[in-house]
Amino acid sequence: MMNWPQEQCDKALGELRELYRDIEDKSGLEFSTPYQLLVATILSAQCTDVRVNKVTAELFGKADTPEAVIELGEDGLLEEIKSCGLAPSKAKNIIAASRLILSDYDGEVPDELEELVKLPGVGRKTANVVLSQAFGIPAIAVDTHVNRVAKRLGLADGSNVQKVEQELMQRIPRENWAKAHHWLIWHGRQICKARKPDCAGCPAAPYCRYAREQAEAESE
DNA sequence: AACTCGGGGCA
DNA sequence: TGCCCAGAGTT
Repeated sequence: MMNWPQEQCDKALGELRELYRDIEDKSGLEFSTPYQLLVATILSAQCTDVRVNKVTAELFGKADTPEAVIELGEDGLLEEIKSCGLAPSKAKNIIAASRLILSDYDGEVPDELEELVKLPGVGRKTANVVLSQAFGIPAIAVDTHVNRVAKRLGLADGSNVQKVEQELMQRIPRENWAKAHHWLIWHGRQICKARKPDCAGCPAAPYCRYAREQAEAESE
């Protein structure tokens, strides 16, 4: 796979940042505690943000601490979150993670990547979201959308998430990492879609490797 | 790298 | 119906 000039990547990212300068956070991820954010983020896997918000609104009214959620029990929790995809396994993970938080972390959600990923149901993406949103620790979370966008721009080949994180963090100012996560996802959903990407409506297209390849393919 | 987990929304 | 979703864990 040929390398795509770094200069092009930087221009593309600049265009996207400008395009989404005023984007609002549609998911409303303003939870008051790290624990709430952790639970909400675990639930968000393979489940739309709208559904997660509906579920957490109900859930956190009844239980929003590790102790309370454990008290709810796996069945009780499942009943609350059943409308999220993969709910049974998530309920199990959230209970187990809550117990671990109480036993190993003095009841507080850990604020380090290596510790967060030890929690069941928490992978690299979720951990970075928690670090960034709950603790204000700069991090870029790479999900399927961000990964796809980065791959198409020519930033990385997409096979190594850590590489994508690295490339993005290198090119985006540290103070903008948390916001970049949002607008990269937003772009991946609205324009740089998996199926039919709307390159015609994308301001980064002139600097995008994927767009270039598509154009070349059509001209032949 | 491929595969499974899975309910609900939407075309 | 069929396709998709702001992933993680296992093989």
